Amino acid sequence: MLNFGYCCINLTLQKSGVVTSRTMRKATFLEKGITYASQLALANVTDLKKIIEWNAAKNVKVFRVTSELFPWSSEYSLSDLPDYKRISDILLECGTLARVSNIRLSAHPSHFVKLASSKENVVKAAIKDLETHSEFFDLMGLEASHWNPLNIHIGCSFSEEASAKFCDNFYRLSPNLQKRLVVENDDKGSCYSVQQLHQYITEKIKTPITFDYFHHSFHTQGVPEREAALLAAQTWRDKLPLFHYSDSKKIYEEFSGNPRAHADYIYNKIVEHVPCDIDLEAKAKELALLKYRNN
DNA sequence: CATGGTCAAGTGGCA
DNA sequence: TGCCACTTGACCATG
Repeated sequence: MLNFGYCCINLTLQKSGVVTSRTMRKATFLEKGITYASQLALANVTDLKKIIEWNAAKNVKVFRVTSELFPWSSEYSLSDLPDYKRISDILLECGTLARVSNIRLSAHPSHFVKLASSKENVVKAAIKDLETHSEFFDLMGLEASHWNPLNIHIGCSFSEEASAKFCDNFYRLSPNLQKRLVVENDDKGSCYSVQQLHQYITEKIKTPITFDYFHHSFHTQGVPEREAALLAAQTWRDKLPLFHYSDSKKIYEEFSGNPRAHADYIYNKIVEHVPCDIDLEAKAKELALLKYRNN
Protein backbone atom coordinates (compact mmCIF):
# COMPACT_ATOMS: atom_id res chain seq x y z
CA MET A 1 0.00 0.00 0.00
CA LEU A 2 2.52 2.54 1.13
CA ASN A 3 5.27 3.48 -1.30
CA PHE A 4 8.22 5.80 -0.84
CA GLY A 5 9.61 8.12 -3.46
CA TYR A 6 12.31 10.71 -3.98
CA CYS A 7 12.49 14.13 -5.58
CA CYS A 8 13.68 15.40 -8.94
CA ILE A 9 17.30 14.27 -8.99
CA ASN A 10 18.88 10.83 -9.32
CA LEU A 11 22.43 11.10 -7.99
CA THR A 12 23.45 7.74 -9.43
CA LEU A 13 22.49 8.73 -12.97
CA GLN A 14 23.68 12.31 -12.48
CA LYS A 15 27.24 11.00 -12.26
CA SER A 16 26.93 9.93 -15.88
CA GLY A 17 25.39 13.23 -16.93
CA VAL A 18 21.70 12.40 -16.66
CA VAL A 19 19.98 15.56 -15.43
CA THR A 20 16.56 17.09 -15.99
CA SER A 21 17.05 20.67 -14.89
CA ARG A 22 19.32 22.15 -17.51
CA THR A 23 18.66 25.86 -17.64
CA MET A 24 20.38 29.12 -18.48
CA ARG A 25 20.83 32.60 -17.13
CA LYS A 26 18.84 35.55 -18.36
CA ALA A 27 21.63 36.94 -20.52
CA THR A 28 21.95 33.60 -22.29
CA PHE A 29 18.21 33.38 -22.85
CA LEU A 30 18.18 36.88 -24.32
CA GLU A 31 21.04 35.91 -26.58
CA LYS A 32 20.01 32.41 -27.64
CA GLY A 33 16.26 32.49 -27.12
CA ILE A 34 13.67 29.77 -27.51
CA THR A 35 15.78 27.68 -29.88
CA TYR A 36 18.30 26.98 -27.16
CA ALA A 37 15.54 26.61 -24.56
CA SER A 38 14.06 23.92 -26.78
CA GLN A 39 17.37 22.07 -27.01
CA LEU A 40 17.73 22.08 -23.24
CA ALA A 41 14.12 20.96 -22.75
CA LEU A 42 14.62 18.12 -25.23
CA ALA A 43 17.73 16.98 -23.36
CA ASN A 44 15.85 17.28 -20.05
CA VAL A 45 12.88 15.14 -21.08
CA THR A 46 15.22 12.62 -22.69
CA ASP A 47 16.95 12.22 -19.35
CA LEU A 48 13.64 12.22 -17.47
CA LYS A 49 12.79 9.04 -19.33
CA LYS A 50 16.08 7.46 -18.21
CA ILE A 51 15.27 8.29 -14.59
CA ILE A 52 11.80 6.79 -14.88
CA GLU A 53 13.31 3.68 -16.44
CA TRP A 54 15.76 3.49 -13.53
CA ASN A 55 12.85 3.85 -11.10
CA ALA A 56 10.94 1.08 -12.83
CA ALA A 57 13.98 -1.21 -12.69
CA LYS A 58 14.53 -0.48 -8.98
CA ASN A 59 10.89 -0.80 -8.06
CA VAL A 60 10.60 2.87 -7.06
CA LYS A 61 6.91 3.66 -7.37
CA VAL A 62 6.78 7.35 -6.45
CA PHE A 63 8.79 10.11 -8.10
CA ARG A 64 8.62 13.88 -8.16
CA VAL A 65 9.38 15.40 -11.55
CA THR A 66 11.50 18.56 -11.55
CA SER A 67 9.82 21.89 -12.21
CA GLU A 68 12.77 22.96 -14.34
CA LEU A 69 12.19 20.79 -17.40
CA PHE A 70 11.44 23.86 -19.51
CA PRO A 71 13.88 26.72 -19.00
CA TRP A 72 12.28 30.19 -19.09
CA SER A 73 8.87 28.70 -19.79
CA SER A 74 7.30 31.89 -18.44
CA GLU A 75 8.34 33.50 -21.72
CA TYR A 76 6.75 31.16 -24.27
CA SER A 77 4.20 28.42 -24.86
CA LEU A 78 5.40 24.84 -24.99
CA SER A 79 3.91 24.41 -28.44
CA ASP A 80 6.18 27.21 -29.70
CA LEU A 81 9.30 25.16 -29.00
CA PRO A 82 11.01 24.11 -32.27
CA ASP A 83 11.39 20.58 -30.88
CA TYR A 84 7.82 20.43 -29.56
CA LYS A 85 6.91 17.27 -31.48
CA ARG A 86 9.91 15.29 -30.28
CA ILE A 87 9.52 16.63 -26.76
CA SER A 88 5.84 15.65 -26.73
CA ASP A 89 6.62 12.17 -28.01
CA ILE A 90 9.22 11.60 -25.31
CA LEU A 91 6.94 12.97 -22.60
CA LEU A 92 4.23 10.56 -23.68
CA GLU A 93 6.77 7.72 -23.47
CA CYS A 94 7.65 8.91 -19.95
CA GLY A 95 4.02 8.95 -18.88
CA THR A 96 3.23 5.63 -20.51
CA LEU A 97 6.22 3.97 -18.86
CA ALA A 98 5.14 5.42 -15.51
CA ARG A 99 1.61 4.15 -15.98
CA VAL A 100 2.50 0.60 -16.99
CA SER A 101 5.09 0.46 -14.20
CA ASN A 102 2.58 1.83 -11.73
CA ILE A 103 4.85 4.74 -10.87
CA ARG A 104 3.12 7.74 -9.30
CA LEU A 105 4.47 11.00 -10.69
CA SER A 106 3.94 14.41 -9.13
CA ALA A 107 5.49 17.86 -9.25
CA HIS A 108 6.10 20.73 -6.88
CA PRO A 109 6.01 24.13 -8.62
CA SER A 110 8.34 26.69 -7.08
CA HIS A 111 8.01 29.08 -4.17
CA PHE A 112 7.55 31.89 -6.67
CA VAL A 113 4.08 30.56 -7.41
CA LYS A 114 1.91 32.85 -5.25
CA LEU A 115 -1.71 32.25 -6.08
CA ALA A 116 -2.84 34.31 -3.08
CA SER A 117 -0.77 37.38 -3.93
CA SER A 118 -2.49 40.76 -3.89
CA LYS A 119 -0.54 41.68 -7.02
CA GLU A 120 -2.27 40.69 -10.23
CA ASN A 121 0.97 40.32 -12.18
CA VAL A 122 2.25 37.86 -9.57
CA VAL A 123 -0.98 35.85 -9.78
CA LYS A 124 -0.80 35.82 -13.58
CA ALA A 125 2.76 34.49 -13.46
CA ALA A 126 1.69 31.86 -10.95
CA ILE A 127 -1.16 30.71 -13.16
CA LYS A 128 1.12 30.54 -16.18
CA ASP A 129 3.66 28.46 -14.27
CA LEU A 130 0.99 26.07 -12.98
CA GLU A 131 -0.67 25.72 -16.37
CA THR A 132 2.68 24.80 -17.89
CA HIS A 133 3.00 22.00 -15.33
CA SER A 134 -0.51 20.79 -16.07
CA GLU A 135 0.19 20.95 -19.79
CA PHE A 136 3.25 18.72 -19.61
CA PHE A 137 1.35 16.33 -17.35
CA ASP A 138 -1.28 16.23 -20.10
CA LEU A 139 1.47 15.58 -22.65
CA MET A 140 2.65 12.66 -20.51
CA GLY A 141 -0.86 11.28 -20.75
CA LEU A 142 -1.31 11.38 -16.99
CA GLU A 143 -4.85 11.37 -15.70
CA ALA A 144 -6.13 14.73 -14.46
CA SER A 145 -6.54 13.80 -10.82
CA HIS A 146 -4.82 13.95 -7.47
CA TRP A 147 -3.15 10.65 -8.31
CA ASN A 148 -0.59 12.83 -10.09
CA PRO A 149 -0.74 15.96 -7.96
CA LEU A 150 0.73 19.39 -8.51
CA ASN A 151 1.64 20.51 -5.02
CA ILE A 152 2.09 24.12 -3.91
CA HIS A 153 2.19 26.25 -0.80
CA ILE A 154 -0.19 29.12 -0.22
CA GLY A 155 3.00 31.12 -0.04
CA CYS A 156 2.14 33.96 2.28
CA SER A 157 1.01 34.70 5.81
CA PHE A 158 -2.33 33.37 6.89
CA SER A 159 -5.23 35.80 6.59
CA GLU A 160 -8.87 35.75 5.64
CA GLU A 161 -8.02 37.91 2.63
CA ALA A 162 -5.23 35.66 1.38
CA SER A 163 -7.47 32.61 1.81
CA ALA A 164 -10.27 34.21 -0.19
CA LYS A 165 -7.82 35.33 -2.85
CA PHE A 166 -6.39 31.85 -3.20
CA CYS A 167 -9.83 30.29 -3.53
CA ASP A 168 -11.04 32.90 -6.03
CA ASN A 169 -7.96 32.39 -8.17
CA PHE A 170 -8.36 28.61 -8.03
CA TYR A 171 -11.40 29.02 -10.29
CA ARG A 172 -9.26 30.82 -12.86
CA LEU A 173 -7.30 27.60 -13.43
CA SER A 174 -8.06 25.18 -16.26
CA PRO A 175 -10.25 22.17 -15.38
CA ASN A 176 -7.38 19.68 -15.53
CA LEU A 177 -5.20 21.87 -13.35
CA GLN A 178 -7.97 22.25 -10.78
CA LYS A 179 -8.18 18.46 -10.64
CA ARG A 180 -4.43 18.17 -9.98
CA LEU A 181 -3.77 20.95 -7.49
CA VAL A 182 -3.01 20.16 -3.85
CA VAL A 183 -1.75 22.41 -1.03
CA GLU A 184 0.98 21.81 1.54
CA ASN A 185 1.32 22.95 5.15
CA ASP A 186 4.07 25.49 5.88
CA ASP A 187 6.79 25.47 8.50
CA LYS A 188 6.50 29.11 9.60
CA GLY A 189 4.30 30.26 12.43
CA SER A 190 2.66 32.99 10.38
CA CYS A 191 1.93 30.78 7.38
CA TYR A 192 -0.65 28.04 6.77
CA SER A 193 -0.84 25.10 9.15
CA VAL A 194 -2.70 21.90 8.32
CA GLN A 195 -5.67 23.06 10.34
CA GLN A 196 -5.79 26.44 8.57
CA LEU A 197 -5.49 24.84 5.15
CA HIS A 198 -8.35 22.57 6.03
CA GLN A 199 -10.65 25.24 7.37
CA TYR A 200 -9.92 28.07 4.94
CA ILE A 201 -8.91 26.34 1.71
CA THR A 202 -10.08 22.73 1.51
CA GLU A 203 -13.50 23.43 2.98
CA LYS A 204 -14.03 25.94 0.16
CA ILE A 205 -12.41 24.43 -2.92
CA LYS A 206 -11.96 20.74 -1.96
CA THR A 207 -8.22 20.83 -2.60
CA PRO A 208 -6.44 17.96 -0.82
CA ILE A 209 -3.74 18.69 1.74
CA THR A 210 -0.20 17.38 1.44
CA PHE A 211 0.91 16.66 4.99
CA ASP A 212 4.58 17.48 5.48
CA TYR A 213 5.79 15.87 8.71
CA PHE A 214 8.85 18.10 9.05
CA HIS A 215 7.01 21.36 8.39
CA HIS A 216 4.30 20.38 10.82
CA SER A 217 6.88 19.98 13.58
CA PHE A 218 7.62 23.72 13.30
CA HIS A 219 4.00 24.84 13.10
CA THR A 220 1.61 22.49 14.85
CA GLN A 221 -0.83 25.01 16.27
CA GLY A 222 -1.28 22.50 19.04
CA VAL A 223 -2.45 19.73 16.72
CA PRO A 224 -0.61 16.43 17.30
CA GLU A 225 1.14 14.87 14.30
CA ARG A 226 -1.23 11.93 14.07
CA GLU A 227 -4.29 14.15 14.20
CA ALA A 228 -2.89 16.46 11.52
CA ALA A 229 -2.05 13.50 9.27
CA LEU A 230 -5.57 12.12 9.65
CA LEU A 231 -7.10 15.53 8.93
CA ALA A 232 -4.98 15.87 5.77
CA ALA A 233 -5.59 12.29 4.66
CA GLN A 234 -9.36 12.58 4.61
CA THR A 235 -9.13 15.45 2.11
CA TRP A 236 -7.81 13.08 -0.58
CA ARG A 237 -11.15 11.28 -0.83
CA ASP A 238 -10.77 8.31 -3.24
CA LYS A 239 -7.05 8.86 -3.92
CA LEU A 240 -4.22 7.63 -1.76
CA PRO A 241 -2.65 10.67 -0.03
CA LEU A 242 0.86 11.71 -1.03
CA PHE A 243 2.78 13.12 1.95
CA HIS A 244 6.27 14.55 2.48
CA TYR A 245 8.88 13.43 4.98
CA SER A 246 12.36 14.65 5.90
CA ASP A 247 14.62 14.72 8.94
CA SER A 248 16.56 17.67 10.32
CA LYS A 249 20.13 18.06 9.15
CA LYS A 250 20.95 19.97 12.31
CA ILE A 251 19.81 17.19 14.62
CA TYR A 252 21.18 14.20 12.74
CA GLU A 253 24.17 15.36 10.72
CA GLU A 254 26.16 17.68 12.96
CA PHE A 255 25.11 20.72 11.01
CA SER A 256 25.15 24.07 12.79
CA GLY A 257 22.89 26.03 10.48
CA ASN A 258 19.15 26.32 9.97
CA PRO A 259 17.19 23.65 11.87
CA ARG A 260 14.76 23.55 8.93
CA ALA A 261 17.45 22.29 6.57
CA HIS A 262 16.85 18.77 5.30
CA ALA A 263 19.22 15.95 6.20
CA ASP A 264 20.91 13.85 3.54
CA TYR A 265 19.30 10.67 4.83
CA ILE A 266 16.30 9.47 6.82
CA TYR A 267 17.07 8.61 10.44
CA ASN A 268 13.70 7.94 12.03
CA LYS A 269 11.25 5.16 11.44
CA ILE A 270 8.44 7.00 9.68
CA VAL A 271 5.16 6.61 11.52
CA GLU A 272 2.51 5.70 8.99
CA HIS A 273 -0.53 7.24 10.59
CA VAL A 274 -2.67 6.50 7.55
CA PRO A 275 -2.35 4.62 4.26
CA CYS A 276 -0.39 6.96 2.00
CA ASP A 277 2.57 7.39 -0.33
CA ILE A 278 5.50 9.45 0.91
CA ASP A 279 8.04 11.59 -0.90
CA LEU A 280 11.32 11.47 1.00
CA GLU A 281 12.79 14.96 0.83
CA ALA A 282 16.33 13.89 1.60
CA LYS A 283 19.37 15.45 -0.01
CA ALA A 284 20.83 12.06 -0.85
CA LYS A 285 17.79 11.45 -3.03
CA GLU A 286 17.42 7.87 -4.30
CA LEU A 287 20.36 6.77 -2.14
CA ALA A 288 18.40 7.83 0.94
CA LEU A 289 15.34 5.99 -0.33
CA LEU A 290 17.23 2.75 -1.00
CA LYS A 291 18.96 2.96 2.38
CA TYR A 292 15.70 3.57 4.22
CA ARG A 293 13.93 0.80 2.35
CA ASN A 294 16.70 -1.69 3.19
CA ASN A 295 16.45 -1.02 6.91
C1' DC B 1 38.52 21.66 -17.20
C1' DA B 2 37.81 22.74 -12.34
C1' DT B 3 35.87 26.03 -9.55
C1' DG B 4 33.67 29.70 -7.09
C1' DG B 5 30.93 33.79 -7.56
C1' DT B 6 26.59 34.59 -9.25
C1' DC B 7 22.09 33.89 -10.69
C1' DA B 8 14.39 35.36 -12.96
C1' DA B 9 10.76 35.43 -10.00
C1' DG B 10 7.75 36.60 -4.07
C1' DT B 11 7.33 36.64 0.59
C1' DG B 12 8.47 36.47 5.35
C1' DG B 13 11.90 36.15 9.11
C1' DC B 14 15.84 37.56 11.10
C1' DA B 15 20.32 40.09 12.15
C1' DT C 1 17.91 47.55 5.36
C1' DG C 2 19.71 43.79 3.56
C1' DC C 3 20.33 38.92 3.43
C1' DC C 4 18.68 34.22 3.69
C1' DA C 5 15.50 30.39 2.85
C1' DC C 6 12.37 28.04 0.01
C1' DT C 7 10.33 22.03 -3.84
C1' DT C 8 15.40 21.47 -6.87
C1' DG C 9 21.60 23.88 -7.58
C1' DA C 10 23.20 25.06 -12.20
C1' DC C 11 25.58 28.47 -15.08
C1' DC C 12 29.54 30.42 -16.85
C1' DA C 13 33.61 33.62 -16.56
C1' DT C 14 37.85 33.07 -14.93
C1' DG C 15 42.15 30.96 -14.04
